[in-house]
Amino acid sequence: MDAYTYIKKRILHGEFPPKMRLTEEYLAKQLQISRTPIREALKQLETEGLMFPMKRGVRVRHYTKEDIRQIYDVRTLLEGYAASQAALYRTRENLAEMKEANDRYEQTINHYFQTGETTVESILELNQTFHKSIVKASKNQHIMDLISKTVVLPLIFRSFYWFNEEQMRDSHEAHHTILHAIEVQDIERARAAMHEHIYHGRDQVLPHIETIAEDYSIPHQHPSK
Amino acid sequence: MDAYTYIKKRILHGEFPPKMRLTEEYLAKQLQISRTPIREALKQLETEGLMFPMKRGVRVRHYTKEDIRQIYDVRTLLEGYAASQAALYRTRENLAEMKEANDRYEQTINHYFQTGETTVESILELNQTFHKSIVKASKNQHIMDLISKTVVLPLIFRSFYWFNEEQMRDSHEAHHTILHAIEVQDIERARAAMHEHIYHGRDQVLPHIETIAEDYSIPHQHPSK
DNA sequence: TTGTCCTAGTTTGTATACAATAGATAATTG
DNA sequence: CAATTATCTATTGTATACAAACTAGGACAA
Repeated sequence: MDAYTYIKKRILHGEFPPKMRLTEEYLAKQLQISRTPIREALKQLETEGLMFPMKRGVRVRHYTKEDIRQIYDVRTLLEGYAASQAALYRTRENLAEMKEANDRYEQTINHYFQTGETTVESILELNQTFHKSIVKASKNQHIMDLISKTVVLPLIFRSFYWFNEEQMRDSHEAHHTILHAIEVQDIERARAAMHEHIYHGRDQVLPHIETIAEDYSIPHQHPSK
Repeated sequence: MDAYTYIKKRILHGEFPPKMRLTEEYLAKQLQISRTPIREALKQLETEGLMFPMKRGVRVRHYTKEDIRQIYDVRTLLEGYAASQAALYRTRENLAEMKEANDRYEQTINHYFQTGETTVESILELNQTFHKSIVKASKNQHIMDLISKTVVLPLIFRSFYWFNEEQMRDSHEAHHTILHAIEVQDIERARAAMHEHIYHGRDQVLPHIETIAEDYSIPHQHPSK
């Protein structure tokens, strides 16, 4: 696994929490490589907005409640548009892909509630795959790129608050509505359904942000040298 | 001037044209520094989408007609939304800033047509400043970031086709309509006017893309070692 | 002539060394 | 005791060296 993937994964999984300072030497030791490729990875993550630079070095970026609110506004705009375009341009292949992604998502959720197996991360990943399949159907590569860069950020927070059965049923219903609108090419309904779905997600995340921010308010040190 | 700013400027001014390969040693010699900071800059530009990576090294990214079309769709969506939010949230200070930016833009244009002085680049820059002042009034930092990353790309092409008096009058009128809608807080009108303005711009750029692409179809070599 | 293989030369990717300085700790003073 | 300043250590930023591998060019064969 290259340095970029490694660091990003650990950030999204919360092992490198917001505000934590990441030193190059520490990461280099972890990965058994020199500082040079580490710097490359950090620069990329910084450009993507996952790290923020200090006078010297970088820290994992943290987000205020207002940040999350703004990001969700952007995401709603982009994904809502993508859904409307998907309703316009979707092919039979797109529909099949969307349905398959959604099926796998629901299967895993059922499996989770029945047995308690499977990780939260894997469910979030499958949810993302479903959303991506819709964006893909919009036939706009540039909006795809933008969304996949914008969407990762709130992921940091999701794993903290998630998962009760009620929320699961909601998302089940919402996905179904969106899929149907895209299938029958109801452009405005596709956009509206996606809007509602994402804003609903936002309203579940937002109340928890303060708490999370508190947990990590003290700049973290490196785990055991 | 740091490496990032230097390279980016030369790309946007067309001195490093699309598809041109940039070698690290060449840039290092130009700037009289070592390859290390050059690599940083190239990595950042690659992440931002201005360069595309090969198996080894990078080239200046080129855009097809379809790319430009998609980018304009995204830009219209983002700036249209920003205009509508600006209509909602603009303060008196925002209005003043927007008007001043537009005044300076128009003054420079008049000066250009009367005397032929001032560069095309400076006019484009002032136009961008005007657009930025609107996005700023939307009070969404994340949409600002996204737009400033998305908008630069088509700039590469603008300087090629621009400038006759008719297009100038159009933009004069469009700016005025947008400003007015934001001032009287007509949200939908602000969005619609911005949409129209940007799509109009797109329709003037698009027909010229093929020609430009042709000019640079042959991978360029470095200017004199 | 066209296609393929091989070779030579560039250019990148990674490691490492060294100097500059930011940030932490201790000391000092109001 | 708090707050400011000074010192010192840790970490970064830059340069440089070396090995790996891609690109381009030419030779050779079909």
